[in-house]
Amino acid sequence: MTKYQPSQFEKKWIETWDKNKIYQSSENDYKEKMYVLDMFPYPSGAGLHVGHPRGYTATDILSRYYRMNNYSVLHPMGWDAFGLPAENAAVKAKKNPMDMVPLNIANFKRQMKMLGFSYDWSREFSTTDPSYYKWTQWLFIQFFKMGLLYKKNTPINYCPKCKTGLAEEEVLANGTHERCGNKIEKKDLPQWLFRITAYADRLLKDLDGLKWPKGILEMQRNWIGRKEGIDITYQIVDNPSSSDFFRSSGFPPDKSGFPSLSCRQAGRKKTDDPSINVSKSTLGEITCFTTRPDTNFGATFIVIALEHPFVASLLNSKIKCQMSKLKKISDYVEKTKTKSQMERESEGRKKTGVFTGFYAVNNLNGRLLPIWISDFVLSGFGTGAVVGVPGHDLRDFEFAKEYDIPIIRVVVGADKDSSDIKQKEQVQEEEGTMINSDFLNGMDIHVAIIKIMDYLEEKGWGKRKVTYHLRDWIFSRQRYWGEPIPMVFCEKCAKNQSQISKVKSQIYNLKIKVSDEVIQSNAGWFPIPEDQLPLELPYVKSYEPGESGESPLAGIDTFVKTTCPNCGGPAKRETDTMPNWAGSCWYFLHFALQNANPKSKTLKPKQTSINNLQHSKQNNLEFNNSDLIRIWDLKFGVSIKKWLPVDWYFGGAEHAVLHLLYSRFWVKALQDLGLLDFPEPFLRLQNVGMVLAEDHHKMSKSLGNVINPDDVVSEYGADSLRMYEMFMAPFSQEIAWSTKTLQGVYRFLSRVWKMYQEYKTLNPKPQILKNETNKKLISKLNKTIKKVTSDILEIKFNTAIASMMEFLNAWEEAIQRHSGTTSDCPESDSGVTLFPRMTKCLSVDNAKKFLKILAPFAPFITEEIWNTVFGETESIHLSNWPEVGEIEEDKEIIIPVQVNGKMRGTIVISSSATKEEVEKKALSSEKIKQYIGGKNYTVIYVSGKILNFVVR
RNA sequence: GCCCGGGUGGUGAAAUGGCAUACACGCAAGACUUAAAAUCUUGUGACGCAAGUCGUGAGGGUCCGACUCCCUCCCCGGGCACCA
Repeated sequence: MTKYQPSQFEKKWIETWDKNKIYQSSENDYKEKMYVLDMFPYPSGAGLHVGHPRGYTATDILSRYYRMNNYSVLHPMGWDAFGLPAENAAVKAKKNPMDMVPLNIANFKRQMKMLGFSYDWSREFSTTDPSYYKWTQWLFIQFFKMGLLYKKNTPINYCPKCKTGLAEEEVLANGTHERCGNKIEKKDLPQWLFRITAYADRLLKDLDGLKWPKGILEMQRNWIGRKEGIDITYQIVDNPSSSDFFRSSGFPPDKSGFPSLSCRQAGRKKTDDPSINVSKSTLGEITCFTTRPDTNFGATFIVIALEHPFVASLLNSKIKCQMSKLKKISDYVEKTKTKSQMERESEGRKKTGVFTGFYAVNNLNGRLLPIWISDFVLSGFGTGAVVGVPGHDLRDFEFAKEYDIPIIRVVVGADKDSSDIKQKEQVQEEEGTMINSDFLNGMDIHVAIIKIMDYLEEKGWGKRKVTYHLRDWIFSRQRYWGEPIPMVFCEKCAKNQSQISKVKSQIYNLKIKVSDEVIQSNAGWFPIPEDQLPLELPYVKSYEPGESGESPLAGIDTFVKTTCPNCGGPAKRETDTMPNWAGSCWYFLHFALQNANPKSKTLKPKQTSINNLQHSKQNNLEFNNSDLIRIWDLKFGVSIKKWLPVDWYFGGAEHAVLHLLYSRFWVKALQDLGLLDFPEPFLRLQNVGMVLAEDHHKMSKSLGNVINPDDVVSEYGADSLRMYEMFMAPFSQEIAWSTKTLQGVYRFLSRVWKMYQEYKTLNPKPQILKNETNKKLISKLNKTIKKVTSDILEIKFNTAIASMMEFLNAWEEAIQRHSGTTSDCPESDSGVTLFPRMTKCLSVDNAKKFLKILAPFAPFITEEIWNTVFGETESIHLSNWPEVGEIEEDKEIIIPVQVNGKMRGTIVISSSATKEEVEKKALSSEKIKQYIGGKNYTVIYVSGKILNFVVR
């Protein structure tokens, strides 16, 4: 009998499957579709990590399972090869990434084939292929025309090591870059920004319908960070006692509202100091955002951010104040602005600030709120101004303590304690009933919030508002290795004010609102004509990032210099490139379309039509996108409808708020353009758990603990690696590599091999024998088929494999029990009894069933046995998934018997026994009787499961 | 601080209200072998000679019965955070 030696046949099957194209998807059948997708990898120079096959094996099992269940399966693979990692690796190796990437791809592909993944390689592409990024650029242009992109000089996160700007999502909580771990700096650079915030509400709402891991959904919700609150506007006054506003407001001056004596003195100086004599109208107002307007009766001060316009007004003397105050203010602002995040943290976030000398009036009670400036208020959130309620907000409390702002009033009293707060521990932020709050008194805070919002809006003092944590997406990278942004800037057109209407005419008139600010900031920017796509990334000698904060492309004259698509004069191309996320935002669409119409591969978008459209309708703001849809449909329409959206999507949890948010955004935007008819790209998401090294650390070259899949396959075969990675632990859980467990799986496959070798001479006479052992084993087989089927669909591969192991154990045991007996065995022509062991157990038909359920997990060994043992000529992977046959219930069952809920023994009884019979049988046991001790009892019997005597 | 996920033998882990530890690893003993490897067989939660007692991070609760449901707390992993 031959030994299980995977290296002897795995290669053969890779070639055969390839040659026969058995995994190619087809649009041209009427079967139900199933789109099973992996997050496509960045092809690094190191080749596949053993972590990669974990996800890929899972999608492979699903794809094979669905194929065997008569689905039309789309299971593609491609390469996410643009971006920082590839470029940094290339810089290090002193090779052009354009030369390195194809080599890496070839190696990745070899390894994936080696592992037997059933990808449809006819759809393979790389994000770096000009034929692909042509469309990435085309989409950029469509988004520009939707008014979703704007160019703005903005303080951004800048990685000094990678020498590029980054999106908020790429900065980790500790202020480092998620790729390289370097500290992020703030830098002012002109950037393309994507208006993802325009989709915040839909991105949030549509999460509800997705079958995604709870954790990822929560992370996206938190990242979007929707908060309902109200903007409350406060009048600014300079002098508490003499303000016109104050008199006209009808509120008597509340003495307790005067924060300190010194302030009052400052007010009295009014007549001597003309700078203070400013009328109410020029002082203006301050708007504060709050989610807790219910506490507004307890407000005692206002704090504004350094960047707040009021601060600027003070500093540039639009609003005059005392010189001494002004000095203090400018000193504070200067000092604080240069403070780094690190310094702030090392100070333990101690509150700092400076008083402006001005006050705001709380309309609710006429109280004067001194206006302070502090860096704990963020300019980027809400209105950059907060109203301080030290009684109910810890930060406000700390600030009030720091600067002796008196009167810490309690307005929510859960325990009816209305005394003022002295200590930080007394600050109570949530739940309770209103006190000291006029007409809100006695209400629960949730009721009070609604009441006060209604009141403020009615009076015109406030307006309900929704804010988000989500920021617009910074889309420019000052690096070489990315899709060139297909935009041209013309200085002449930018200066021309009539240009604004031209910019407007570039915008599709869709439901997304485009503000004048966006239009203004895009003045002078034009997409390159679409017939010039792709705008190819030039092959260059020097592509290292520059020190100047400019992309290396900026140094290439031939790239930069172009003509303005609008006026025909000299203009400059954008030299920033797109982030690596761009290519991955829509690759799942491209997979779905590539084979639809072979001719479409060479089809160019109908440029003439769209260009004509642009010119003819330049002055017509009712731009419509029907021609655009025609272009898209020509290339993509039919097949996209067949395959999309993605049914199963597998990948690491690290993309929770990056790729998974960005691609959802693009799909929604494409839906608004009329190009897609679904709102969400990925219906089901599964997280792949990480694979750590045997020492529980991350695998890394420097630690020398890296396991190479090539080595594993050459020693144990691809099937063992696949099975092992599925068997180790629940799928989304992290695992540490264990060669010992891998050997256990290899042992299992060896036993499978051995078992089927015994069938070799049995063929072609399928035996269906009927005896007790046989029936029990067939029943067990059917249970196993049932279990494996449901476990695959629930992504519980570990228990699916365990149940197959259990079955093999039972099968071997059954054979063991019958070896030696020869009755019921067929005889050969010469009268010799054949296969005494096998015929007692499973017929060929049933043996094939087991092989089939193992096939998605271990495609090589099953195909080899299918072919060499059973002589099948068509692949096992094209066969039908076995039906679950008859599962015969045991005639006798074991019932555990409890007394007062404690296990005291078991009884064996007929499965049809009644409660009374079970009870009687249990009582016949001396042991049980002893525990009952002759006392009164009641009986709980769960049919077929358990019997419990409850003794009082 | 807030939000997720988790805590079960020597190890990876099963069990979602009904015999806790399936399956696998490891370990021990045995068979085969000159020997080793491989393979196979048996045993293996803890304490105890045994009867038995205890046992799923800790404590409480619901229930005839809790790894499973509820409450309080501890620990580990991940995410967010001066977000008003």
